[in-house]
Amino acid sequence: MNYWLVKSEPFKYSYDDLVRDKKTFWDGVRNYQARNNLRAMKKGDQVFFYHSNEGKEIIGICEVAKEAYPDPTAKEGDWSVVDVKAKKKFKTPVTLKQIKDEPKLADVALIKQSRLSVMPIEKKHYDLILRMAS
DNA sequence: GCCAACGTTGGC
DNA sequence: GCCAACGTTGGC
Repeated sequence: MNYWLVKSEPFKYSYDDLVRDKKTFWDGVRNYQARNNLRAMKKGDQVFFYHSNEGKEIIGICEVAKEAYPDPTAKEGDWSVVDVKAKKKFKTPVTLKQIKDEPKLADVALIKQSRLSVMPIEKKHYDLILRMAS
């Protein structure tokens, strides 16, 4: 079991959209590092859903429902998507500020590589963030 | 709206 | 293969 974090701008696709759709394919990734992370996802992996720009908080969890396959929206190039399904919306979202203020989370990729849109999360960080959300 | 960070492109 | 220019992302 691995843990991940994906970013979305809520006005483009929010966690509530995912809840409404139940399931979606995570398209639009056009960055090699992010794509490679997508391809490393396994069915059942847990994925934090982060709202960038607006909100700037981890809003909930989704789960990998289908492993990487070619991005149907890519006209050219070698890109991938995965299917994710909504799992749990946090009662109290964990904000970027909280993450920054927590010394134990100083080296999560969200802070170190702010532009990366799909990133792995270590289990200890995952567990800690879960605790912060409850 | 600005700007820092960083990935990509293209000239040499 | 280096590096300057440029584009994009995302926090503030």
